[in-house]
Amino acid sequence: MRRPPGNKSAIATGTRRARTTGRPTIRDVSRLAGVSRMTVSRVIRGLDLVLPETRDRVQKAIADLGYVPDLAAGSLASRRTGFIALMLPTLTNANFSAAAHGLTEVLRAADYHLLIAYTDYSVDEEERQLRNLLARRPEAIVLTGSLQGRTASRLLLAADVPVIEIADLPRQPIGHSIGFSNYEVGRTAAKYLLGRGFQRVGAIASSTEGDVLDHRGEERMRGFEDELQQAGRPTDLVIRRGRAPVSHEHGAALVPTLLERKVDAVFAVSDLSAVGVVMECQRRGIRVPEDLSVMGFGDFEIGRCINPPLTTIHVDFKALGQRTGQLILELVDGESDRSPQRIDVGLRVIERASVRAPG
Amino acid sequence: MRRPPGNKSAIATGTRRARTTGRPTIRDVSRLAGVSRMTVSRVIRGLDLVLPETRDRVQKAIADLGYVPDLAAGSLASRRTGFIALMLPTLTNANFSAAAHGLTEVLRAADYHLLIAYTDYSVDEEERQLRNLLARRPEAIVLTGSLQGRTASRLLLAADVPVIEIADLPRQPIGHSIGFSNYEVGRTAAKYLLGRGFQRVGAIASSTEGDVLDHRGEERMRGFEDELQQAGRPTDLVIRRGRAPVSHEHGAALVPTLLERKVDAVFAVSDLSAVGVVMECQRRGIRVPEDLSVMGFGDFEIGRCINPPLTTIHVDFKALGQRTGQLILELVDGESDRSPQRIDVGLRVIERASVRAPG
DNA sequence: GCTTTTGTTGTTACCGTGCACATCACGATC
DNA sequence: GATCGTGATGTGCACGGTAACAACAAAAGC
Repeated sequence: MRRPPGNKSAIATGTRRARTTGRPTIRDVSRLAGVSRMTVSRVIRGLDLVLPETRDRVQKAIADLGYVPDLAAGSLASRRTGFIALMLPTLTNANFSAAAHGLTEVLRAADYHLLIAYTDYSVDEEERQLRNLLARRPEAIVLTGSLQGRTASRLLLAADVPVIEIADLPRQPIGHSIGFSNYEVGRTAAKYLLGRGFQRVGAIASSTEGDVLDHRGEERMRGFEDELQQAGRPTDLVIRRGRAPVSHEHGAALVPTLLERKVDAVFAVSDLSAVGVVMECQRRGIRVPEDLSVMGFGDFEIGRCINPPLTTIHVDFKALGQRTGQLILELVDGESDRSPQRIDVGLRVIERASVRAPG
Repeated sequence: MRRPPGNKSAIATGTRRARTTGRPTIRDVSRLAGVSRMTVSRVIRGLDLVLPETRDRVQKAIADLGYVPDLAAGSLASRRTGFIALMLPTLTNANFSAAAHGLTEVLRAADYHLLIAYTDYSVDEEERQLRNLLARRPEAIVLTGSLQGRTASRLLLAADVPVIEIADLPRQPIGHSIGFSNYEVGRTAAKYLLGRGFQRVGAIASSTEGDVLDHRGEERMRGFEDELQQAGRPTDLVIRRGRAPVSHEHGAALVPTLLERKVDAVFAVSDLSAVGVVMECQRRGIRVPEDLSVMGFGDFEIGRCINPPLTTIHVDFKALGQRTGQLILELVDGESDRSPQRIDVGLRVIERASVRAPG
């Protein structure tokens, strides 16, 4: 817990009001420049109602004092915090950080600041973090996928803040949503592999048990299974094991099982896992794609550089972040409330060499 | 630029003060609970000077109204923002995000919020971002390496905020520093390779030209060269080419040059680049480590899973972030100003199979 | 029984800024 | 020459909280 500050200086200062910091305020600037505080405020915000010579005088005073405006005070007065909140499961995922990157890029120009919180896939943290975020009064809040907890949803609703759900396209969106369908990812992967004539088509994902749940991955698996079923294929080669988030180890660890079950093409819930499969095959002398074809999801950089390069499904997360940023700017600047948007950024199969050519 | 909000509701509201949002304030809570605002404030912050039954009444009122305190207002009054600023070159680097992760982990428990800014290795952005950060009045500011610009340094000095430089251990630290010596990384790599009896020892890094400068990588190169020189070896196999930040492509693109120059062991400024080298060798039928030994830096996950696994130099960035968090808590909670700390988290060679065994 | 201490709650005065409105000088208009 | 913009600047107050101090009742000490 943050303790209240010690009153160490109570004696030392002597004067009654030790409440101020040493930092110059807008008042100091105004005195030095010989104008009112309001004029300084106008100069700072570039409102152009100031005579050039006055402006210069103020700017000199600002520079001399090393004055930096206090945005907390400004927010309070103007009721605009300049914060956009972003909630992620984790930062250590290249796609999510790409989205964050794209988002910042757009918002930066408008002097918005991103408040990032991540939940590490935990429901309890989700609520705590959300509460913390809302206390900062963000002008919009960006979520990856829907909220898990009921309390969290209620909080969000009560806050009356524009909500944008990204990455997932939820069935029941809270507000706006920008993303792609994970279900469709799974179906696309299954279609692709079936279309290439594989007989024993499998998939690997993390287990659905445990406190940490990767429901995005699970959606992909559902789509994959449904497509298999529609094609009259068995779904018993869809394997869920290990904990989310998946990594190389996850894929590598499942190779023995894949071989046992004589899988000839496998879709991994993530490129990271897929790369693990390829590398483990390399170690065991299993040829990819001749003996086992491998397909991933996410188009991570690593998939591009291994041998063979990984066939995968690509979603443009950076663009997703950028579009999110643009939508936010429209929402915040705009006069009227926009009706809820639902933007599908789509996905595409990147064909590389880890899946065997048909025939 | 953030435009001032439209005054669309000026007519609609009629009443003179349309300045309030719909959100409940501490005053609403106090009225509903039949206590003073101060008592509510005490309950919120858990200050324990409140009678349990009063506390319950207040908490019920808070829950009924869905009240969420406004931290901007609180910050203004208490002069504690609960913000810690973090400046990174980029988020899309696993080590930096690991450090951010460790940092958050520690600060989260104390209800601090991380304000992340990244510069994309640009000096102009650095100053802009720093100014933005300082305007939020962070209680401490964490930098990766030293600041580039003079104006930026002056700003920081004037702000009178505890500064912690991480990752690098600068020669002239501004305040505290927690990190490792990139110079030592280079020397260690050179020593390691020389100790294994290689004859033509090289290194690859990005070019020092261009607007984007990876001075951390350059430090590594300097250490590497110095060690070579001390051992009486030529440094002409230290190659700087391409733009920062380096990636797989960077390493792959330099393989022809390495082969031409008959390098038998190469140190890459980053694992990403090193992996690029290994993969390109695989494609060309060059055996690693028999024909070319490769060593990286950073111990990225990918290096662990490729074949052969990559020998590298490891720095525990997550722990680095955690220690930074702990130091911050001491600084902020503590009664007295701590004297500047300088903490070296060290580094260690991770021996794997991409470097040939001696003899 | 009176003073002192302790524990709980209330009052006042800000924190640093921006909005709405007021003011003032000055030139244009009639 | 009085009126009316118009552009530049100033004034008062509110934003939503908290620190410092005051007030008061109940318990403790003598």
